[in-house]
This record gives sequence, structure tokens and C-alpha cells, in this order.
Amino acid sequence: MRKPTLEEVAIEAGVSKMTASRALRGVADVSSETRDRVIEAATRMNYVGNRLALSLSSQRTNLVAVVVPSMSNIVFPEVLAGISAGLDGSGMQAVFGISDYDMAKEREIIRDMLSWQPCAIIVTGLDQPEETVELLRHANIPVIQLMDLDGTPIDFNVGLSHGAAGENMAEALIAAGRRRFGYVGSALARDLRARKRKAGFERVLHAHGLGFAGQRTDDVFSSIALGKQLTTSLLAAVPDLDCIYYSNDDMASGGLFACMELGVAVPDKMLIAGFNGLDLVNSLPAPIATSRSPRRAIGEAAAQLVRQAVGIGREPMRKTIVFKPTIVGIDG
Amino acid sequence: MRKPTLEEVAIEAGVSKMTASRALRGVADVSSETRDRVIEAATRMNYVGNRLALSLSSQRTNLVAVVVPSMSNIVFPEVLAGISAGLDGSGMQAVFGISDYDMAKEREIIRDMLSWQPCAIIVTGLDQPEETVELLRHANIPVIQLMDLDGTPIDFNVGLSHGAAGENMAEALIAAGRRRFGYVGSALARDLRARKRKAGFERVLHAHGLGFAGQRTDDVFSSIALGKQLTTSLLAAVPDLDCIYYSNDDMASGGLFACMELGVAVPDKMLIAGFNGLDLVNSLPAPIATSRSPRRAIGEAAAQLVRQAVGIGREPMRKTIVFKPTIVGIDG
DNA sequence: GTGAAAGCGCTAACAC
DNA sequence: GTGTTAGCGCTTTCAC
Repeated sequence: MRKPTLEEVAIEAGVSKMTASRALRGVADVSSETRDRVIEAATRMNYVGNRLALSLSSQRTNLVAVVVPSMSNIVFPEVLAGISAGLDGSGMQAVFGISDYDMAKEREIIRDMLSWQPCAIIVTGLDQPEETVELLRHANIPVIQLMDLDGTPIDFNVGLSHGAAGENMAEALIAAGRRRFGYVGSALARDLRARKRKAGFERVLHAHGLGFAGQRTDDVFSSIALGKQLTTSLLAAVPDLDCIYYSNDDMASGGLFACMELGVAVPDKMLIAGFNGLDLVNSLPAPIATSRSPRRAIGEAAAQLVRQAVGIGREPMRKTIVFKPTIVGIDG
Repeated sequence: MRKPTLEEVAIEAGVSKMTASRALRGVADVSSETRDRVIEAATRMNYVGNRLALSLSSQRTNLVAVVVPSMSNIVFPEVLAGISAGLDGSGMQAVFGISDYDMAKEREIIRDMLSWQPCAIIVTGLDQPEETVELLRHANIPVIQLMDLDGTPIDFNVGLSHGAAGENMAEALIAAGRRRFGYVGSALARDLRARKRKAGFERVLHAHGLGFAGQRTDDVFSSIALGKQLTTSLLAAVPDLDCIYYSNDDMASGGLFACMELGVAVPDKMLIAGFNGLDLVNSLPAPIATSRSPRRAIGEAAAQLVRQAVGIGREPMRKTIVFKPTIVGIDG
């Protein structure tokens, strides 16, 4: 039992394919009587339109391709939720791919998605290899690069400067009187934005004649458990730190739990600083510092850019949307 | 500057469309010399195949539609990551939609996705309204229902029994000597699986002549902050509880933080029990009980089912894959 | 090993 | 207000 086609619906309703098409889409003039008959027939036959044919024929799709590096912490799911919500009501549909922070895999996913002829593509970061950039350029659709502003965008760019985020955090911590800094991170080889934050942080430390008195990193991806473990190890080796900067809030929360277990007073003796501003951080048993990144808003802004870019207007658009993270959790 | 078509590549390589198609797909016999010439031309012209045309023509797609209710905690992103990973190498591509726990929205998303002619569809839960079930039935593709086993599946079913999870947790807590129970939950009107866990939990309480001595729920979605707030409120009203069951681990973690703030000893005076077995729970400063649900494994199992179901074999397949959560975090 | 013809299910453009 | 013709870019089928 094959699925009914538009033609079968049309025959059932006693009209031509074209009239049925117009009635179902609600375009142009179709007598309300005819329209009702077509819609009735379609409903009765459980007709579901074939978007492959629709898009091939009309030479446009409602697909927005989105590639994110990971789904293993809440950050990118929130971005996706923002994109999905921002696209609601536009008739457009997001299609997601996960690259696992793997540049080669990202390229293959992008190639695959482009073959579906999306009307726009959203990718994470500004540091795609040249071959991937070429692929994106030749697609002739709006390309939106998310999250990071430190680099040269292909087309549109929505996010924040991770270098500046690291710098600002270092300045705030120094202003709060901290001097003996440690660093705890993960997967820095793959997570370029974490690396940019660390680099920014160190630039400011060096400008003040300071540096990291100790650090711990690992190649696996960030988690609370890893943050706890690396912090315990770091404090065993360098006990006299008064502040630790983490690659993100997951790691920082683990750091807090390590300090609690070791009896290190947070924030009095040790200030813990992360990045993201996760919901988690607001409820933790001791305050930790973090830069609040508007993840959902970044997703929504990207969706708005897509809507404008594929819209009829084509009026001049802002090419870059800058978000500035707010630092929270530092007293004095 | 339009994108090159297969025909243009074929002309460039001096062969027919058909030969170019075969060369690019690596099917049938094409002389290696011809093949190289075609591939060279395609690469030089930045040719990206048009899957709309491919799928329309061949009457099959590589799309697997997936609908999840939410992206606002880590649970469903992990399921999606499992599906995505499980599909890797199959040539199939997952397409995600978010229903926001809204049945009407879910139906529209499913309708929309079906119009892309996916080769299989994965949805969350067993409690779709009749109209949605009809839609899925008429699609004539494998339908996989995820997460929940308490109900009648349309086709394939992968997950765990939430009723049993609630029952088992209640039994374990009673066996551990707890008697004065409280409940803290959120969005129970929408989150049917949380409701099933609560119902199972209460069945066992009643069988033991017990019940909830107090409860707090709210309509907003679960979060650590909400768990903390509701727990504080519950303990103000009913201070003599010795155990609180939460709708999930996010809420339970908030409950732990509330207890810490109030100076209530966990787990000695108060046992905190959640659901999911999040990574977070293992690192918390005090042990809380939880049922560990294999979210990623459920996603991977669903992907395996899809691979088999759309595979050529069509040998008899298991229709249901049962996972059993393990309870952790209860001593004695 | 390669090519020509037909057609997938729909819409655009134009006619009536 | 409705129908006709042509064609989107590819694969299938069959011929050579």
C-alpha cells in the first residue's frame, strides 16, 4: 500500500494536480468550495506531501543545516534549542549534525548536509580548515559561524570573543586580590575556544608579571568528575594557590567539590572561576565565578539572521552580532 | 553562479550523465580510467550531489527522523548523541526535532518530518494521541518509540519501565529503613514518565501502609534551582522527613544543596533520591540515590534497530529492547 | 563498459 | 478559477 500522491488526491477530488496543489498550499485563488473538497480528500486519504519533490521542483528548501561539535554538555543543546525556537513559525526546519570536535568529520557532515540543498548553514567556530571553508563558500547560501568572534568569518558571525572573556576574567580576579593562579582544563587540543580563553587569561597575567603557578589538563572531554580529579591532583602538588581558572563550569564545579572534600574554603581561601554561566552554578553550595555566555540567545540570534538572510527583503544586514559575557560570582 | 549538476560534470568529463553517476557512486562497472576522469572533473568543479533529486529518483532516503521532547537537560542530548553515533557509517543521517513536551507540536513536527520521506522515525514515549499514532502508522516506515516501556508500542520499543523504576526505588529506600517520605517534582502535567515513576513509587509506599508525608511540585521544567527552592519550602512545612523522592537528578541535586544550606545531614538524617544517574551525581559533596538510566545506550540501540529494520535482511527482529536501571547511592 | 529514454512527485509559467 | 506543459537533477531500466 503506497502512500497517496498529489495526483491521486486530485483525482479523488475531481480536479487537476495543479488545483489540488494550490488548494493544499492555500496560495492563489481557488474557490472555497474546491478547496474544501481537495482538503477533505487529502485528509481522508492521509495524504502527506512529498517535500523532496516540492523542493526539487521549486528549487528551494526549508532546511537549515546546523553543525555543533558535541552534545555531551548542556551548552550546545541550549544553542540548538535557541535555533529551533528562533526558527519556529518560519516554516524552516533545523537539521543537526555532531562533529565530535573532529575537523574531518565536520567536513563530511557539512558535505552531506549541503547535498540536501539547505537554505542556510550554521556551523560552530571560525577555525575550519581551508577545504571546509571552500565547501561552504561554494554552497552559495548564507553561512553563519557561531560562538566565536576571534577570527575571520566567511559570511555572518554570532558569538563572543573568547580571548576577551579570558582577559576580562583574569582582570576581575586580579582586581579581587588574587595572585597565585592555577589552571585546570580538558581537551584543549580540540576545544579551540577554551584555548582562546586560556590564552587571553594568560596575556593579562603576564601583563601583571604573573603566570600560572601550576596547571593540570587532560585529553578527555570536560566533566564534573574530571574537574574534581584534576583539582585534587593540582592542589596536592601546588597547595598554596588562591585561585584556579577552569576551561568551563563543569570542570569548575568539580573543582569546587574537590575543595570541599579537601577542606579548602571557597571562596575565602580559594576562588574558583569557570566559563559558561550554567544553571548549576547558581545553586552550588559555595559561590564560584563564571562568565555567563548567552547560549540560547546566540542560537536565537542565528535563527533571526537566517530568517532575514533567506527573506525576500535582502536589505543590508548586520554581518556580526556581538555578545558580551557578564562575569558573576566575584565579591569585592 | 549556479551549482554544477551531474550533467555538467559529465560533459566536462566527456561522458554521459549515467556514466558519471555510476563513477561517482562507485557502482557497476566503469573503467577505472573513466572513473578517474569523472571524479577529477567533479572535484575540480566542487560538485556536490543533489540528494533531493537522488532520493526522489531512487525512492529512498537516508534520513532518520527523531523527535525528542526537550533539550534543556542533558538526558535527551545524550540520547541523540547515541543515535547519531549508532548511525555512523551506515550512510544514514538523523534529523532532530524538539516538541517541548507539547503533543500538538509533536504531531506537527512528525508530519513535517514525514514529508521528507525518512526511512525510519524515532519518537519519545508511548503515549502519543490517537491522531499522531495514525500519522505514524500511515507512514509505512519502521517506528521506534524510545525511553518508556509502559504502554503499547506501535512497532519497535526501546527503553525502560518507569513504573518499575519508581517501585524499585521505593523498595530500596524502605529496605534502607526510611519511613517519612516526601516528594518534589516539576512539570508533571507534561512529563508522563516522571508521573509513572511517581505512581510506581506510591504503589509500593501504599503496599507498606505508607504514603508521602508532604510534596511540592511546580509547572515549570526541572532544574537544580527549582529543586533547591521546592525542597526548602517542603522542609519548612514538613521538617521531620527522612527521605525525599525527586522527579529527576537535577531536582534532587538542588534538594541536596538545600539540605546543605539548612544544615540537614545527607544521607544520615535525609536520604535524597532522584532519577537518571547523571554524571553530576557521582561528584556531589554528599551521596544521593538515583536510578541509572542508560540514555546513550538507548539511543545506540534505537540506531541499531533502524539499521536492521531498513536493512535488506528483514529477518525477524526483536520488537522490544528492555533496559533495566540500576539503583546506586544507597548504603545498607 | 556505456548511453538513451522514462519517470520519481511536485511547482512555475503560461494559457484559457 | 482552473488546466496544460515543461522541467527540477537524479536513478532505473533496458538497449547496445
